[in-house]
Formats: sequence, structure tokens, C-alpha cells
Amino acid sequence: MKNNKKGDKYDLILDAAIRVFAKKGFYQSRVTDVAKEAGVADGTIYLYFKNKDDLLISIFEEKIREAIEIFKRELREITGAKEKFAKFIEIHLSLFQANPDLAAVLQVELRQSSRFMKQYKKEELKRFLDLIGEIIEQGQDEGVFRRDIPVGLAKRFVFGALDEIISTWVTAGFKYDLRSYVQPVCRLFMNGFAGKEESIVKDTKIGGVSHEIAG
Amino acid sequence: MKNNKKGDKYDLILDAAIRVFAKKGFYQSRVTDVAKEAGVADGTIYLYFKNKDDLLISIFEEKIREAIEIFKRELREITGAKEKFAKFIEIHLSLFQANPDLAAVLQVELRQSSRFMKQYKKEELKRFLDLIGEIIEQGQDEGVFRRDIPVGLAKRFVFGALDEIISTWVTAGFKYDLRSYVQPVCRLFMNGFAGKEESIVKDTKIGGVSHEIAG
Amino acid sequence: MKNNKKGDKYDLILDAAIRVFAKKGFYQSRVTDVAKEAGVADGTIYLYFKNKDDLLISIFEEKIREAIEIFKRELREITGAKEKFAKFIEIHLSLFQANPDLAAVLQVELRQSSRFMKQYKKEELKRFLDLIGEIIEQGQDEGVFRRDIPVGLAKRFVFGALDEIISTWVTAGFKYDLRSYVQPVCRLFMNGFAGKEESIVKDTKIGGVSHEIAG
Amino acid sequence: MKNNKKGDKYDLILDAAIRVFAKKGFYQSRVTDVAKEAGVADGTIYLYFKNKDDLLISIFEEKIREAIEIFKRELREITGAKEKFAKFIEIHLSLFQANPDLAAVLQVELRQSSRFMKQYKKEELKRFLDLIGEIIEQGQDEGVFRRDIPVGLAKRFVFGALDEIISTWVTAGFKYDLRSYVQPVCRLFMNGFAGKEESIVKDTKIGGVSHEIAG
DNA sequence: GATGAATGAGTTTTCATTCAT
DNA sequence: GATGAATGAAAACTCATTCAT
Repeated sequence: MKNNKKGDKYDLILDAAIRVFAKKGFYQSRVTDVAKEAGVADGTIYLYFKNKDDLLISIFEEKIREAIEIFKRELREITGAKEKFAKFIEIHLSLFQANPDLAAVLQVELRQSSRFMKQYKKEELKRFLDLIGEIIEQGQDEGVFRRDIPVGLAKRFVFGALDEIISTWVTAGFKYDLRSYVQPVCRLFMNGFAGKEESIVKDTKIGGVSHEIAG
Repeated sequence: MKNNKKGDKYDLILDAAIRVFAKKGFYQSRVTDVAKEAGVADGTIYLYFKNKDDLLISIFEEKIREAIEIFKRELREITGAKEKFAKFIEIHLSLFQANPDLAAVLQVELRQSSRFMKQYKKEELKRFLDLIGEIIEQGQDEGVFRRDIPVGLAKRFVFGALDEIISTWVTAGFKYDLRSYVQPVCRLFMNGFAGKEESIVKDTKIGGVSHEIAG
Repeated sequence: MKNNKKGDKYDLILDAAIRVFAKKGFYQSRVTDVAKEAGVADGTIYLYFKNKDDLLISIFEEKIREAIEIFKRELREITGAKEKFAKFIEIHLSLFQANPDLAAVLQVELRQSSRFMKQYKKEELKRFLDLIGEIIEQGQDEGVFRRDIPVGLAKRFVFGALDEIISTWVTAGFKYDLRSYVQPVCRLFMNGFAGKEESIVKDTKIGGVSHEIAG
Repeated sequence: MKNNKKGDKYDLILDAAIRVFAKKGFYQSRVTDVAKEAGVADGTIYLYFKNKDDLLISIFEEKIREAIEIFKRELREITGAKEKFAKFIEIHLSLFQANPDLAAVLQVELRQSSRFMKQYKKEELKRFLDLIGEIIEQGQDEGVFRRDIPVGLAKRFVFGALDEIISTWVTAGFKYDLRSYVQPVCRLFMNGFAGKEESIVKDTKIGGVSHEIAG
């Protein structure tokens, strides 16, 4: 199951990095902290990773890849779009529940590093977002999801809502069970995505105010 | 209208910091970069701010406070919950559209600093979230929003979705007009929050799988 | 009595400097601390003193000069060497008792600055030391002080002992009355300087051990 | 004989610090000066010392401790108080003669830092002073030193005189041999401390003049 | 003369990375 | 492969001094 081709220490260090980055943040973490957490010498890290940045990049590459594997495997045997959607929410929250440190790193660091590691994370993240998009598209084809919702917007919605729930849970110190949100989240989205096409807010006038915060 | 009590340079530096942090990220930014951007000497920054961290903290304190002022002022004259909700979405997206650099800092840095500046941002952010909560509660009282949606969850939903939309826009380089999302976002939430009480996904079975990503 | 030729502020600042340097030490003191203590603006200091070093130098020049004036005036009317010696001790300790801050600066800073301001202090200090030397020489001429004591050594002795007593008093926080030491100090020196010529320790063998502390 | 438990570099850096501080004074010395003198990189200093202050503190702790060891060892085999006293003077001056840089640091920096490092030096210095005190007390018990001299005062006298002699020698640039002062110093103190009890200056009138230098 | 905001050179300290063992 | 002591470039921050008002 594990790819040990890169040696025991590779995973040992990567998992130590996840714990350390989760606790202190990437820029607040020292390479020597990761080394201590992994029980190896500082120099050993450089035998497996090019530099400190490569540690963060590898977390995304390795862990998001693993996560996408899990998603694909679990979703493969489910057919209906609604059920797939519910399963997706469940896996997502369960995954983070089971890997709180990874959750913290992905939630927090993925944001701040957006500029410096754009090239690395984007494609991985895009593939992840596309999983939701595919489910929504399937739902629209099946006629269970409204067609007047842009898929691009909807998938960001789902991602954003999950993101916020997880962020709150991370910030709150992993105190409650994330999986208790599976059902409410599903219900809310189903209400939003499903049903008849016409807009409820069609006549709400949206004024074009330009707000510039004093600078 | 502006509080110039702290001197011209205070705002000059703070706005320079927003631009610099937005472009390079807080930890990637040098104090000397901010000084150059503001057109002052490095030391001048320390006449107005205790240290580099204080720059970031002050951005939150000053700008979120200003934003909340705008929200409160604009929402005051609107009565219906639905209309308030729509207005809230509009102001939020307009505000960021008008202040892209601030958006970038708030979206990106607010995340990563979550641990180190918990105490500072939390209360401000909470007041912001509470604005949404109040609107949703009002809507439930008016009977236009479903009562079976926990307010705490709903407000995170709205925040999360807006957050994700803005993040995408930030990451994409501010290329499109954020305000074009006002109507779709409103419509989607109205669909989700409004209408009858019973759940559409009430019978979707949620299995209790525990996913631990190999570590 | 006061030389106001240099303006009120000159003395105001100099005395503030004495208090500040006494409390925090020269290098630990900020120019702005002195300005605040004097109740003037930072820039004003530079109207009266060339730079920070000049403040310290001026303390020596002004205050030691004043001290030497006092010594000369008071000693002028005393004739006997023994009585002069006793008076000298008394003035010295009384002077410091009356000017504890000045004492602190002279005792502590005079040492550490020895290298950087050699040129300034030395001649002043030498004149001060010479006062003791003259008294001892007069005593030897009068036949009340032993002739087998080198004057250069004896005057350092007196200076050193007074110095140590004052230093202890400074370090102890000016808690006791320095003048209570006048009599014991006089007695001890009189015992040492006065009387018959032959040495009591003439036969104590002094070995030539070279102690180098491990480095 | 040496405690190399802290590594070669520890002593290498400490001795370089002594030389540099002796030459330029603590506050005038740059950390990079010490590093260059020791032949190590700037950062290496921080592997062995917490910060620049710690360098100075460690000089006292290490070197005064070593000095006290030498004193105790050498004095152990001498029985008579007079002989012990003479030996003490000899060791003290020999020690500084052999370690002029250390002398400079101890004489000059120990003074100026008195406030900021009170806690560190005081106990060490006290133990040193107590060595003299013990000898004087022994002498009083043996009946070779006058009983009417307060030990607390006498030990400060000895320390002060030696201190002044060494300071002069330091300031003069180590030009002459400090050990040439051993015999004169001994002789003078023996005259002062030894012999009959009654005071020679018992009838010198000490007036209570209060001298405040114009401020 | 007096002010005090602004300056920027100069310092301490940190920490990712290297490399001899 | 593994180590961890040593490195030194880089960055935050300080504060004596200046000068426009």
C-alpha cells in the first residue's frame, strides 16, 4: 500500500513535517523542528528533500494524490449523482476528521503559499475540485440538480463551505466530530441545487455601489 | 471622515503594507519593501508600528473595522431579511472588488496567521460573521428562511462560499468582476435557505467510514 | 556662582544626563531619555552639546572642575598635613554623599570610558589625584608620614580605597551615610602612613609564581 | 584539568571575547569582531552563547571561578595570617599580570555593567572578597591584625587598593610589572592593619559640611 | 532658538543549508 | 547513508543625528 521506493525515512520525515507545520505554520517551523519530530538529523532531511519548500510541496503532492485515490475508489461503486454527492461530503469530512494535522496544513498553508507554489498545487487542487464538478454535472444530466446553476460556481460553493467548516474546526482545536456536519451540509446543498429552475430572488434589485475602503 | 489622529504616515504605511503583503505574502515581504512602497525610511515604520507583526494586526483591526462600519451603514436602511441578505452579498463582493489588495491579504494571510494572531482577528471576524447570522435569524423570524437550518452552520456556509469565490478571484489575479457573482450567489443561497422545512436528502444513508491517509 | 554663560538649558541638560547615566549607564541611556528628563526636545541637546559623547565628557569637565574648586577652597585654610588629609577624605565622601548620581556616573562610567575618552578625563583626574599626592608629600616633609612609601603608590591607595567604598555604596543603592566612613578611613590610613620607617613584612618571602588562567 | 565538556570552540570564543572586550570595551565591541578574533563564523558564537550579554556573563562566571580555584589551592598550604595575606596580594597581582586582557575586562566592564548584571557577578565577587575577609579575621584571632578595624571595611580597602593599582596599570597599557607592587602593598597594609589598637587620628575634628555640586 | 518627525547606517540574531566525519 | 557542527547571508530593529518648520 505504501510506496517505500523512496525509503522509510521519506515518509517518516513527511509525516513529521505535517505535524510540525500543522502546529506552528510553515514559516514558523524550523527545519530542525521537523528533524527532531522525525527523529533524524537535520542533514538527513536534505537527503530526501531538495529544501524546506520541497517538504511543503511534497505534502500536497503525496497527500492530495492519496486523497484523490480514496475519493475515486469510494465513489466508483456509487451510481446516482445525489448519492455520490452525499458520499463526497462524507469522505471529505471523514478524511479530515481522521487526519487533523494534514487538514490544518492543507487549510492554512495551502492558502498562504498560493503565490509561491502556484505551479505545484494548482493542478492537484484542480483535479480535486473537478471531482465535485463532475458529480454536479452528472446530477444536472440526471435532472436531479438545477441546470441554471453554473457548475464552476457550484463546485466552488461546495468547496468553500466545506473549507470553512473545516477551518472553523481546525481553529477550534479539533474539539467536535466533523462528521456530524455531513447530514446538515448535504441537506442544505440539496435544497440549493435541487428542484425547480426559476430564481426566488429574481426581482431583488442589486445596486452597483463601489466601496473603496479608505486608504 | 477619516481618523487622521495617527498621522498621515500611519495610513500611508498601512496601505503600502497591504499592497506589499498582497503581492508577496506576509512572510515573504521585507520591512524594507513596505518602507520603499510607502516612500519612507525603514525606521519610520517603527515610529507608527511596534514591529512587523503589528503591521499585519493593524491591517485587520483598521480595515475590518472600516468594513463593518460600511456594512452596518448600508444595511441599516434595508428592512426585509431577503433584501438584507442580497445586499450583504453585494457589499461583500463589491468591497473586495474595490480593494483587491486588501482582499488578498485578508484571504491569504488571515488564514496562515490564524494561530499566531488568534486573539486579534477572532473578535473582529466574529462580529463580521455575526452580521450574517443576524440576517439569517431575522429571515427565520419573518418566515422566509427555513427554521431547520442551524444559524451557526448557515453563516459559515455563506462566509465559506464567499471566501472561496474571493480566493479563486485573488488566485486568478483579479481578472474578472467579482460583482458578477452577486446574483448567482444570492439565488443559490435563497434556494437553499428558503422554502419548506422537510429535508430532500432525508433518506440518503451516510456510512461511517474512517479514512486515514497513510502516514 | 553658576556659569550661565552657556544658557539655562546647558546645565538643565547636563544634570539630566547625570541622573539618566547614573541610573542606566551611558551606553544603556538614550539621548531621548536625557531629553525627556531635561524636559527639552531631542534636537535641543544638539544645540548645546556636539554629540552624545560630549555629554559625558562635559560631565567630567564641568563637575570635576567644580569638585576640584571645592577641594582647593576648603583645603586652603588648613595647614597641617594630617589635618589636610583628614579633611580631604571628609570632603570627598561628603561630596559624593551630596551628589549620589554624579558619584554613580563618575565611578562607573569613568572606568568603562577609559579608552574612548582617555584624552579628556586624564588630565582632570590627574589634577585630582595630585591633590592627594601633594598632601602626602607635605606630610613626609613635616615628618608625620613615612618616607619609605612611594607617593605615587600611596595616592593610588587612597584613591582606590575611597573608590571602592563609594562603589559599594553606589551598588548598594545609597542606603547608608557615606560620611560614617570618614573616621575609620582616616584612622586606617594614618596607621599605614604614619610612624616608623622599617617594614613589618620585610621578611615575608614573595615567590614568583606565574598564574595564567586557562584560555 | 580544563573542562572541555562544552567543546573546544567554547573556550576559543570566550578567550577571543576577553581579548576583544579588553581592547575596545564591551559596548564598543561587535559580535563579528569576536567571531573574527576567534576565527569562527558569527553564527557559531550563538551555538555556544545565548547572546552577546551571555559572553560577558560567561567571562565572569568562568574566569572568576577559575581564579578563586587558584587562590584556594595556593592559600591552602599556608598557615599564618600575615603570610596568607602577603600570598593573597601576590597571587592577585600575578594573576592579572599573567592575564592582562582579563584584567582589563574585569576592571573596566565589571564596573559599567554593575547594574545590568548585578545578579551574576555579585555572588562571585562576594566570594572573592570573602577570601580577604577570612584572612583578616584569622589575623585578628591570631593577634597580628588590629581588632578595631571593621573587617567589612578592611577587605574593601584591600580590594580597592589592588583594584586601583590594576586599573592604573591597565590604563597605562600594561607597561610595567604589576608584581613589583606586591611588596610595597603588603608593607603598607601591614602597617595599617598591624600593631597597637589606639587611633592616631583620634582627635582630628571632622566637620559636617554638606557639599552639593551646582546642578 | 526650539522642536520632534524622519532618517538610514549599523548591529544583533536567526536559520536554511552544507559537508567533513 | 547519516550526522550535526559550522556557516554566513539575510532580516528586523535601534537610535544618534539632522533639518524643515
